[in-house]
Amino acid sequence: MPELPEVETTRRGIEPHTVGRRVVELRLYEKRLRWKIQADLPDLVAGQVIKHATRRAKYLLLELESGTLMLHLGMSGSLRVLPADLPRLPHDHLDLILSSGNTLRFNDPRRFGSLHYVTGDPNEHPLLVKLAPEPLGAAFDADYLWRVTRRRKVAIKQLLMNSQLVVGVGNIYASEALFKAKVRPKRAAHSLTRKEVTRLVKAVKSVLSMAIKVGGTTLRDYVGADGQPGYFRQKLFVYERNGQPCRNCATPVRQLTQGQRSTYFCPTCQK
DNA sequence: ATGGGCACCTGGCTGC
DNA sequence: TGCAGCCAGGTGCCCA
Repeated sequence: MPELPEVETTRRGIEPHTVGRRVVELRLYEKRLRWKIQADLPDLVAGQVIKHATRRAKYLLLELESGTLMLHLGMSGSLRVLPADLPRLPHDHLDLILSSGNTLRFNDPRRFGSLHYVTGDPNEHPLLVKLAPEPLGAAFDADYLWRVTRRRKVAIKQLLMNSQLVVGVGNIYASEALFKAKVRPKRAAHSLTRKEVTRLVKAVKSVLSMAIKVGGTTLRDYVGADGQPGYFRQKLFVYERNGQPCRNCATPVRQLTQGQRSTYFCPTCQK
């Protein structure tokens, strides 16, 4: 499910309910997530106060007094703030019981999500250390994308989804940003002109920002921390619109496969 | 160094 | 009605 806007929406949703609260208990119901959760993790975090709730790429970072909980939502994960005594549903894998009487409950049907507890600087963790700049930050600009595209012949859509080059852009927003920039997804990265690179950087930033504003995109099961879906689906121009008229020129939107993922584009608007 | 393909997992939908 | 097959917001790892 979640790309950067959905993770950021979740972060903003949990922040007021978590920062300043104490973790009374971490209840682990299923430790077989993407990686097996270390058995002593509940003991390590119990009693600690949550100092900050931040995000790096698609990872949520709950900074505690002596370490950081690093959570990834995978494809189907969601994190909600709920009364601690609410009965569990299928695929509820863990509860972070808070001093407020609420729980931060993680649900993830496909179990591609992950949870780590790291001491020291989380940015030095092997999963984070190689990640590219944040797409909404100043370091991701036309100069940067120009530089990293010059020698690569991989398709530009796949380059956008490479977290060593840009983070946070997943399958939905890669297609949407390329539509907005009027660039065909199969174009070799190095074939983009300086103008196209400039448009693409702007498009990535604006698509992600707009999606965050409306709470992300709910296709199937994504919900924010308050259980509400995101409304960006109504603003999608091409994603999952195969055969439907382009919202700009009415040409039927086309679908193709790149790297075993579906890509959508308008053959008229995108060159 | 770069790029391609597979793997991990469950659920929902389609078509026979 | 049942079931096989395919698809789904991610990404680390192995191989050429």
